Amino acid sequence: MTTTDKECPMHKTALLLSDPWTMLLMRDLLTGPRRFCDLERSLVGISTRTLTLKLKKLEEERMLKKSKEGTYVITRKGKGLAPVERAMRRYGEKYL
Amino acid sequence: MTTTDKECPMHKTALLLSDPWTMLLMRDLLTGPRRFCDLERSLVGISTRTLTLKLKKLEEERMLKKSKEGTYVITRKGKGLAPVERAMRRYGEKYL
DNA sequence: CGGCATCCTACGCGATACTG
DNA sequence: CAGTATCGCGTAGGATGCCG
Repeated sequence: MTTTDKECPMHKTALLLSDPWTMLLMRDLLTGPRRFCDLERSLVGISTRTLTLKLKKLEEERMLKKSKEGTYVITRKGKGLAPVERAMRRYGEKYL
Repeated sequence: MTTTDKECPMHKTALLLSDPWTMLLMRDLLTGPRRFCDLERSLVGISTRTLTLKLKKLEEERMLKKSKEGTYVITRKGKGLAPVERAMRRYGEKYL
């Protein structure tokens, strides 16, 4: 029997990634630090408002942090998403 | 340089999973066929409306199909999500 | 049981304009 | 460059009621 309550690890991860931008943003940061304008350019179509909000939320969740130089850097917790990123990319390549 | 256009596999997968319910629903079906009311019970909090819409959308995308007996069965394309499901679950267990 | 139809609200997000 | 502020809209999704 599966669970969907808030304690379920799948549920929590699903909530974390339940918007189109978060994973795309984290994917970018997995390749290295980025400035605001870098992200704005690679995340084609995102508004400054949304980018600001996502960065703030992910910073609060300690998935990333802002460096002294003003770039956004992924944390250990954020790096943990690498296997998810890989699995999603492979799925897309194979089935979509 | 990363891409965010519609041809990017990551982008397509991210869009597919960009709501809280889809992955939870697919996770359930990965363990076996389910009836409407089974899903309704395990996906705590989902409305019949949303469940109906998600099922319809995922059926159109051929992630699942409805069997003669009325149960929902995952397709090969849907089964391909298993590695993503595993990665997400492990991430939740480890970091969330 | 397995839905479909309606209604209504919340909010995610883009567009735009402005500031340090 | 790196945001913040405001507005306005589309739509995802819950609540409810009805039906074969």
